[in-house]
Amino acid sequence: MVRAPSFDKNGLKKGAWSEEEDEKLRAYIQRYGHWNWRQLPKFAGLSRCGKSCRLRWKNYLQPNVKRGNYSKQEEELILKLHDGLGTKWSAMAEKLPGRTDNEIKNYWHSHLKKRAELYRKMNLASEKFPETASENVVSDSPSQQSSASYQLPANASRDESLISSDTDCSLSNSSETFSENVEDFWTKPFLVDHTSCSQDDFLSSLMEGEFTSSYYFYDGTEVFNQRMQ
DNA sequence: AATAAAACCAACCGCCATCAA
DNA sequence: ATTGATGGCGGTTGGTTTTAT
Repeated sequence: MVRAPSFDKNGLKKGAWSEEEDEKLRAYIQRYGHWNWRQLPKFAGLSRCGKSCRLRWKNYLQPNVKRGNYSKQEEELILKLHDGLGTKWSAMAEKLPGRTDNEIKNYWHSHLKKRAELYRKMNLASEKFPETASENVVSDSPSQQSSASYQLPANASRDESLISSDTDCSLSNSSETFSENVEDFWTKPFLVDHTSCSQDDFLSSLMEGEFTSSYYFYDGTEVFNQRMQ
């Protein structure tokens, strides 16, 4: 999964980091901080370029870096942020404590991009065949119906490969599992349920007020109005 | 069991902004 | 005003693992 170690023309090591290198970098930064990335490897006894050290620290060694197991709320927030910010991964990372820009970017490309594209296709199909789409609206209440603009068209295949195996794990702050939600995913409108988002106050607060416009799907469909700060 | 394809993600690369000299 | 050093960002690559055939 990681690049095999090699050396560039300047004798600097590239590729996967060893535990020994990690320990050197961690120990140095914890003691002296990162005052100059370019100079740091020299003083830390590493045959790496400064950029490589910075990236390793930022994305892997830095304390409080969360790894894997994205919660539903985090996924929804990334989708929402991507809609508003585009590919400003570092800006997104600021809104997701413990997540790095690189990790968010990877997660987007490997998990969420396909889902977002699927939603977009569904919305386009709904516009093209509104009568078909309306037949498929599953709504428990009039208010939900009015706010839910996405629905799976009848002719859409249930390509469950679009749901990654990674997300099939238990949600970090919830007893419900993603597999339990797969059916909901395909039978209910894609809608953020604000009333049930009590697991993570921080993310909830972001979901409820930190943005400056409404949340739209890719075709411009407004999903819900969001007061942003 | 073997092989191919897809998924995943750590790490690299190049560009740009900022700042000090 | 210019130039070089540095940090940071986003796009992309490449190798491993997993899944499908």
